[in-house]
Amino acid sequence: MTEQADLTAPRTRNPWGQGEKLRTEILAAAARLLSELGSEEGLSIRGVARAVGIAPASIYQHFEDKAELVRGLVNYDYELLGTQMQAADESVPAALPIKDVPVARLRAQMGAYCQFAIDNPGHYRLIYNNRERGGEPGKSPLGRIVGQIVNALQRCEAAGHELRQPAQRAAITVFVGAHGRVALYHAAPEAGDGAAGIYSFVDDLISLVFADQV
Amino acid sequence: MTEQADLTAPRTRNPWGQGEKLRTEILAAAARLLSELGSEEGLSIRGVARAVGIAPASIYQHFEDKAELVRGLVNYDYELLGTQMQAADESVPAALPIKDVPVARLRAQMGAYCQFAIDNPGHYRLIYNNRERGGEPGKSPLGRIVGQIVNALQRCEAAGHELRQPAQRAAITVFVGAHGRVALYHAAPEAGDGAAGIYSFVDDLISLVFADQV
DNA sequence: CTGGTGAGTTGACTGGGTTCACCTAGGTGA
DNA sequence: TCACCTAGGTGAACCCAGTCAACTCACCAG
Repeated sequence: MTEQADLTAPRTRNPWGQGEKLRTEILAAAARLLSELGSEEGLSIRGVARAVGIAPASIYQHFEDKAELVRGLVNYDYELLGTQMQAADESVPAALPIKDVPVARLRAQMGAYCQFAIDNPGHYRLIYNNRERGGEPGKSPLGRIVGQIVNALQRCEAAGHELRQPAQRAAITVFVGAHGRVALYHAAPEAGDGAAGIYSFVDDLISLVFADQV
Repeated sequence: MTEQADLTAPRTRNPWGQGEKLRTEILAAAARLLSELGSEEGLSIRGVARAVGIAPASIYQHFEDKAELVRGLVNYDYELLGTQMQAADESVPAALPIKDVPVARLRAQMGAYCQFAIDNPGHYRLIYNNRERGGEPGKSPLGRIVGQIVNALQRCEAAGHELRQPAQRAAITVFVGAHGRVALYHAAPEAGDGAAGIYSFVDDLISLVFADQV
């Protein structure tokens, strides 16, 4: 099922000045393979090259080594995750009682987070197994995800919902709980209500960080 | 620094009937290498064989393939983790007010959990990346860890501490929060107070699942 | 001392990461 | 126009890893 280049017409080379296109193609193919394989192991330079229809060595024009290719994937996935969370946040209708809107937005963001993790186990595990060393805290892609949650929580506070922990701390609680629950699901999918259990767990967790009933 | 067999005296072969000794040696060497490397990647059959001082193929007398060697390591580590948590539980002095003892035991167990994760990052990541498929829920090594937490929580309830969630659910909350926090630490060690932050986070989390102040 | 068996080795095969010399076709300066 | 340059690749090789079949070597029973 993996896209195989037609061997009779090896591949039309990209026109001048558009060599960067191949970088995107490589990343896309790697992402697809990762989804198919479900885990990083088995994801090979040669496999990606086969899928794109190029020679393995060509990948080194765009990536220092395999690790950098993987880093590229990680960034791509973080981007995607952040975007999906943002989109979920914005898709919440403003028709609710004004005080409930920010909480609904928070739940929507975390729901999107869980859905990403459930739909893309390979990608999800990848981004958590590849810790970027260095870089100031808060600026890492992971830091930005947490930042989105902090913002969502602060909007809840501004709307009059009291938190049982400071927003920063509560965000970590929620994020870390969600991540842990997802990891547990990936480790033992049959335990604890399966995928549906994740959503209700995270909903409960969100309730837990608020002092009032939400 | 890796133990290299003296090449002039290749290795005295195990006496009859004691071939199983080598299995243990292999596991021990693999565990040591994993600690040194800090991650599963780079852990190779050939590397383990070099460390033990045997031929790579000899490993196949004791393990089907590399995956089974890794599974052996995972079980070994789960065993160790469970034991350390149990030991921490039992080391809590009974001199405290009787009502506080079970909560202190719970905190001790979770403290041991965190310490294991901090001291053995490679091992910790290993056991969470190698989901055992199949096997009824609750019987998996991971299920046993959660079971220990459930027990600890039920002892707290029996001592008169009210929970905000049912014990089973609260255990998942605590476990999953701890795991998530540790994963966050491994992903970005500099963020959020470093290792010390893990302990305080988990302590807070434990407080959070109790209705009364503990 | 002869055959059997446990314990481990040798050598080869496949496949992955990486490098380096090389090729090739679309632009470019004179 | 035409030699040349260079972006965008390719091919073949190297080394290391996982794995397997065939082999060796020591001990033991009878």
